[in-house]
Amino acid sequence: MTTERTRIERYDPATVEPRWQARWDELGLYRTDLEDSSRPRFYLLTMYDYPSGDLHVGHWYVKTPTDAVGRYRRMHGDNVFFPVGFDAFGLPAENAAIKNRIHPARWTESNITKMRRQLRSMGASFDWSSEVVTCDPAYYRWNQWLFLRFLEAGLAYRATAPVDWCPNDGTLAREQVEGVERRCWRCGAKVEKRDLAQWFLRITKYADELLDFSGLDWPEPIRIMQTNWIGRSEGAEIVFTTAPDAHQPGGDELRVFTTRPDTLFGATFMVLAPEHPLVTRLTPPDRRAEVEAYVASSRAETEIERLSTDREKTGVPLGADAINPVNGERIPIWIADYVLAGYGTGAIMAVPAHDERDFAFATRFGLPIVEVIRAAGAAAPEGGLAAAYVSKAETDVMVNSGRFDGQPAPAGFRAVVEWLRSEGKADYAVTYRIRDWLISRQRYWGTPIPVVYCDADGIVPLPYDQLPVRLPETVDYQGSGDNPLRRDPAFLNTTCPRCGGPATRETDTLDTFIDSSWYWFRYLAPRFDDGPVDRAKVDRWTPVNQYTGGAEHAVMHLLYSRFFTKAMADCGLVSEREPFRRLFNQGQVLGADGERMSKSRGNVQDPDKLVAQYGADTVRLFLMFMGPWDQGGPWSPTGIGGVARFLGRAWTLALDPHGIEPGDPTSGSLPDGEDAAAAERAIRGAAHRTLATVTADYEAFHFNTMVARLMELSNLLFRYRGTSVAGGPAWDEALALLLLMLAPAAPHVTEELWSRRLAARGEAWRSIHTERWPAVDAAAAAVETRELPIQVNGKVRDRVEIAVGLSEAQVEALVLARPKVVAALDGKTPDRVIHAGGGRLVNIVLRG
RNA sequence: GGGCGAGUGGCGAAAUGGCAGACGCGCCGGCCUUAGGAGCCGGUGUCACGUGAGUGACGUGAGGGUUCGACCCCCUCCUCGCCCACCA
Repeated sequence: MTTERTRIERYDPATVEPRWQARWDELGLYRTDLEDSSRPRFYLLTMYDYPSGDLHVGHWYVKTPTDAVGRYRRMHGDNVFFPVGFDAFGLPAENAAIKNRIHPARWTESNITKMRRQLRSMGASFDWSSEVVTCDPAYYRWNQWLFLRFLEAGLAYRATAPVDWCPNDGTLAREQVEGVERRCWRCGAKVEKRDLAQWFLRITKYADELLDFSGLDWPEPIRIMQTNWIGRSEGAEIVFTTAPDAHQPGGDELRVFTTRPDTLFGATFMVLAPEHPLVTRLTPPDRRAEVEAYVASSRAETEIERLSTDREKTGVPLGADAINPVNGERIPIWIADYVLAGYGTGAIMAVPAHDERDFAFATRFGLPIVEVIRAAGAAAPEGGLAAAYVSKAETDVMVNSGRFDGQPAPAGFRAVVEWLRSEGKADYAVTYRIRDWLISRQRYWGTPIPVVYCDADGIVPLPYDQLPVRLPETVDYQGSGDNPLRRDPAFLNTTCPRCGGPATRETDTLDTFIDSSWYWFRYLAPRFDDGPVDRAKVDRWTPVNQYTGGAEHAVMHLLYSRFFTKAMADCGLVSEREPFRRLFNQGQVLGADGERMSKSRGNVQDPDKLVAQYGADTVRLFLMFMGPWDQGGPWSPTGIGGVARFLGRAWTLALDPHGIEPGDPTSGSLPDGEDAAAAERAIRGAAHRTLATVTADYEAFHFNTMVARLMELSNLLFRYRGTSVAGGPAWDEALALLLLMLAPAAPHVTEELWSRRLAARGEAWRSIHTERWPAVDAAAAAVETRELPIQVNGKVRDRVEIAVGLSEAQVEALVLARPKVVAALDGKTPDRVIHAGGGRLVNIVLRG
């Protein structure tokens, strides 16, 4: 038991890690001075968490590499701000309340307490002094304030609309309804439609601006998803009129949106959404029963019917006609559920020859199909079109279109619109898929909407000085997901701020995505009392330099945050119009079964156990090492031992450079043919080359290769352990570089070794995390010789060690003299010799 | 049906036009040990040949193309994952 190795104690994370965490806390090392303008500011933000009560490996996977980025930036002299907080409103608290008869606030509080402790065990450089908890009235008061401001600015409004309604969770946003089966994103229940008066935010006003990503360093897939979600499409709005008949005089306008005005002559019928306002008026008495039955069924059965997108089309004729403005022809009006009330004008002109859905509909109901667009030079199809011709070629021409015959389709688009426009029957139009943001929730555990309803004055916004409207402390749950605010007279009954008469409060609360749409502004001044944001700090510190989080928020949180920033800028609250300059989406860590981690699947990985066994540094490093950060993947702790071993070896290198390993026959002696000077050159060279690549890896968030490079350096140093150069100047420099490079990723063990190193040198303690990132010594990093692969016709036939800096002619002569090359040439003369990649490789090309 | 992403050893992966498999796990052998589930050293893509140092062929989901040269670029297809889905 008295081997060399046991002379030093083993690394014991369980004592070292908490000690340094406490020390950092004591010193306030990560409390950012937001007023300090002597250094460049770096706002580092990671998505705040819902306080579910348990931190799992996924949380570590996002946060610890983000922390490494912050520590890396600090070592470059940046003033880094890295806050944390909790997204504390939301349904699980209410579900727990209903189930366990515990107040949502208590449940949330105790979860937060637990998660704070778990978060601290990461050893991350969070600035806890700026923590934000959204269910605190000191936070949600400002949600209410912003709502009132948006109301004044015309950005918030109330409207009755059919909304997606979940029996458990109340109203859902469009994007909270998932999949073809239209299930609730939280509880999975089937979603129905219901008419309710709701509050909306006018995100559509910013549709075009939200399509502009210039100046943003965001992942391409997120930009594409947002672009598709906004769904801008350019076309024309065209005015059809209803034709007179026995039951109504006609002349009503029927507006349709189309992206293909060049197909207008092929419009052989019209289709209205069942909810279209003119349906009742146009339907003659003898058709009423059937039409009303269809409208009723499409409302009731929409969810079930739309399970399948390729089910047969359904619809009924109204029994009225419309007049096609281009040729005055009467065409029948139908209603069908494939036309959506909420998109465009809720009515279409059907051109079966050139639209797949219209084609299917016309085929099903025997409606005429008139070909009006044809590929250049093509003949009329015999026996009619077999399918809709929908492709758009520049060379397509218009046919069967009166005086437009022979026009190329793209020109015809404009010609038709211009013509109808001059007659007041059409205009260019743009529509978007994106809808205004429905923010009302029929829930208790959220921000109360600060308006009252008064018999005399109608909808009255509360004055700013009456904020916050607090959630009542006592809640009467009756075991359902229903909103208990509606049964609370003390909350409900109030007086009208305008007339002083009796009034009732709004009982809906705000979507929790409101909270997360501006929280990073509040981090900068969480206790600021004169408004939601401290303008001076916000102007200095935003936009956020780096945001990290999951891609699942692509069209929700990340889009709402952009909208909020623009809306707040237009209200004069902030200057910048974009929240996050650079965005990185790390991948998802899945359960060992490859499924998303969830309690119900029982595949949640508890990091606390791993931390207890290996220490936080090992867990952090392992998560960075397991693969590219943006990839994620199924979780498996297999291999974590390798990372633990690496840190153990770094520990040994730092504290016991002269030890001799019993199992290593070469231990203590320099490699064959190497003297001490050569060994020191090799060590310095490797250290500085590692520094160069590791620096680049940190910049690019390539943490897996960063760790690999540090392992290589550690392996190299281990080779020299116990030799004459161990502990010498080159060794010492390399070891210092190793610790500095490792510090952002493994902050505790490096801090411990750094402190011992300073003590051993008689220097005063300073944290490794306040050291400067070292500079590469290019001379030391340079190599004198390199191995040159020699290819013949692209296949490697030989390798030769050559001096760096030989001319191509010299290399060529040397290479052609190699016996293996001569053999491979087989007496033939090279056609040419390619020196590739700046001398990295030579390829000798033989023809034939 | 549409969009995005991914397919490389037994496993996590590296290499983004220039030596395929760095680094790590696992496995095999050795050292040290009362012991080894600790630590250290070495080996490890597949196949064939060779006692051996080694030599040769094959090899990045499939097929084609561009190139002196392709895991990487282009085309066609297959498989898997995520997101969206009648958007006129």
